Amino acid sequence: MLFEDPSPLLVGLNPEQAAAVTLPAEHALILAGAGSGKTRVLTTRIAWLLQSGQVSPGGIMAVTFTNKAAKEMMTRLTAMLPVNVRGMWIGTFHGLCNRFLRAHHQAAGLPATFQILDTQDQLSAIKRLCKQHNVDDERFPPKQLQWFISGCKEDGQRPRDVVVRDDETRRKVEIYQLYEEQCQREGVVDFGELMLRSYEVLRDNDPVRVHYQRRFRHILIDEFQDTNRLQYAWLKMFSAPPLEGLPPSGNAVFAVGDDDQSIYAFRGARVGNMADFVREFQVRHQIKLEQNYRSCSNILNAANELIGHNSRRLGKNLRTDAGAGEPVRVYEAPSDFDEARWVVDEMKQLEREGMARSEMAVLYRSNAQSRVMETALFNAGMPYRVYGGLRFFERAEIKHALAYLRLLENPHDDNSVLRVVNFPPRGIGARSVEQLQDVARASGCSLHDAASGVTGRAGTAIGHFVALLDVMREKTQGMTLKEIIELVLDRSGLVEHFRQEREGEDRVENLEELVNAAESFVMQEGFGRDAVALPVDELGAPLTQSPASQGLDMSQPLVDEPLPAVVPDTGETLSPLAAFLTHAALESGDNQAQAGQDAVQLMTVHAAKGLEFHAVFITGLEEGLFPHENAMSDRDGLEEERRLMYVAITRARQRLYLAHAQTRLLHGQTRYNLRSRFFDELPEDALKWLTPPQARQGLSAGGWQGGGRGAAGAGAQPAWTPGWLAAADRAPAPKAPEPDRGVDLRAGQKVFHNKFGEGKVLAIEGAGPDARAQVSFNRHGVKWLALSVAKLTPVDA
DNA sequence: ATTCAGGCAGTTTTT
DNA sequence: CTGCCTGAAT
Repeated sequence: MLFEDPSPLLVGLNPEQAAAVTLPAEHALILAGAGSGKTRVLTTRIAWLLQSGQVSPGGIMAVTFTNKAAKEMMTRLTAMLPVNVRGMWIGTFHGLCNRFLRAHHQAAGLPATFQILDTQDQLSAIKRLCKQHNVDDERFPPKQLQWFISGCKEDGQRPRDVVVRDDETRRKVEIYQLYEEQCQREGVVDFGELMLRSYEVLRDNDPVRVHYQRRFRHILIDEFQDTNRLQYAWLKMFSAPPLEGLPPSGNAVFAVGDDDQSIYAFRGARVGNMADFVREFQVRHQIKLEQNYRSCSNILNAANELIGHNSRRLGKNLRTDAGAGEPVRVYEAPSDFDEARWVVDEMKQLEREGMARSEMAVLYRSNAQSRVMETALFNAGMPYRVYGGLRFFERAEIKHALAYLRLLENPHDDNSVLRVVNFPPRGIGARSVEQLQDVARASGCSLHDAASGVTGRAGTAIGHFVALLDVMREKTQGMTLKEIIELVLDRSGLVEHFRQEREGEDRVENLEELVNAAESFVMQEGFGRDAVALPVDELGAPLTQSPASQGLDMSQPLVDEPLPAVVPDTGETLSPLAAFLTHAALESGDNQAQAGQDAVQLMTVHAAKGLEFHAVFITGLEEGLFPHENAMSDRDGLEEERRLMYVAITRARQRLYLAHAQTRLLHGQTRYNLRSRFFDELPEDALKWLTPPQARQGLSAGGWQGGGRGAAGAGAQPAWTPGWLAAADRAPAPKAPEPDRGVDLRAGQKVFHNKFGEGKVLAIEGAGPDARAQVSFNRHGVKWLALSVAKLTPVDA
């Protein structure tokens, strides 16, 4: 033990956890396996640093990806220590960037009241821009431009930094440039901009950077494997690595992550940041947390064996003291319909055994799969809850209300003007709006100013609208947040509008809920830690006398040095309204309806990350679905799918169920799927097959290429066995695929193609002249081929 | 201004 | 088979 009198904080930690918590103030990487007590280590580390007097609350920055994680960290921390969490910077990347930019808005070139665009807002801003500049939306779909712009920002690239090799990119960069100008003009920033702009201020402003580098003695990052390029670069601004040529910052970065749970490469996450961190920061302390406190060993063995099929891992193996537990149950269903029914039956059984419904989860790869499951649960009368979908602040009626509120703060927010200029309808048609946009463009001003200018013709509808906004702004002066929102809901006519709508009751309720949300925001958050520019003394003043440590042992002197004040002492604070709007943009709220009931949980595997359940059902384990066909073009894609499966498996505490279906209705067509190759990567002795071998597919996709499990020769059962078709109440009954040319192809069949060589049929879709086959070629990857065109010759096994 | 038909795409998602 | 969006028709 490190101490004669071990801190009570360390009680109950295993040796690795304790070692991580008590590491010296140097850079460290913690490889934290699933269920290894990662959050506990992070929070205990902070508590330990504070309690041992190594740092005051003001010297700590802890970064997470989700608000939920940040909140949990604060909750756990306050339970451990009577510490004022407000002095610390604990929050999401974006929340902290927002906090930073509010304090440094001038250095960042932003108005104090800048608004935040969420993904929807960003897309509509891009659409608007494209219309205005006559961008061909066939060649440049707005979605794709959004993806491009966000991608550039995630890589830290401004338009001028993008390497242009072709005309298409050149045009995209032009649009990116125009988009930036538009945002700047309107005083709005998107999510990527929050990060990029903060990064640039730190990079280009030496006093500011030095200030924060000296202030934050300890920087802790959760889910480090999910950081993108920009986020890593941003972190480096707070703690220059030794080789960067900048003076050493003398602080310590404590990064926690798990390369095996990296499932967000598709949105820019770079697992490579972990290795880069070790190299660039010359990390000397790496600790692996491999003791798992969650799952029984059958489940854990399955996870370990599966992930062992990935190459390029940092290397980690979970172990548990828990017993073997139940075997992993595997079921092969004739159809997706039967699969769902089986899941429900098993759930009923678990319920009879006394398991709470909320402890059971159904996980799937893609959202489209929830429907069958929902139907089955509904028919069985079993309460369920689907994660995903619109969150509270993303609902249309809420966004309308927020748009009015934003216009009180910032009338130049054209996005918001366009959203509500004619909502509720007030006789401002598309062509009036267009005219207004022309005027605004011609005079280079915002829609609001253009409208105010034209209002010479009093009595026009647009004039009324501008007057309405002005009246609202005037009347709400000095009001509480609650009163402001109530007034806006009333004067805008939103509530009245939805009251008259036939199906508008829910929307009216949501609008009322918005008032409640605002009230509780003011109450518990005191306007929200993230949202409010902190009192200047907190950012700028010397931290030696940080008062936020009541209850701490203050006998040891703190090491913080006095800091030069770099925050402009303007005494600015954000209004409650502005703070609430920020809150709405950065925390879109719950997406779960009816949270109270004890209900079965349905969600994608992605959404399940970080959660755990007594019983987990992973459904749709089929080639093309899981692993998903779009991800299988390269090895990286397949490995990410495998990590996804690893995440799914490690959610389960006691029971794990795996299922796949021979046929599945997808895009309105019946598809015949092979079972997932992942079955072949699980330990046979941890599994219990609930389907007799004769009723199973003989081969799985990966099987013939090597290492396949053995039921070969059992004869692939035709997927269209009449027996179960009669049982399924689905019409019309799927027909056996009858490809042209009379070639007898079925899933699993080895084939030869003149150009692509040898491959294997993954799936067959459609019939007659439209029939297509999905073939995985040994050398050329997975392709869809029209059977009427492609020459496929069956090859005998 | 509202509604309806037709076209089209359809992994994963937090901020 | 959906859900979403657009364009045309009332």
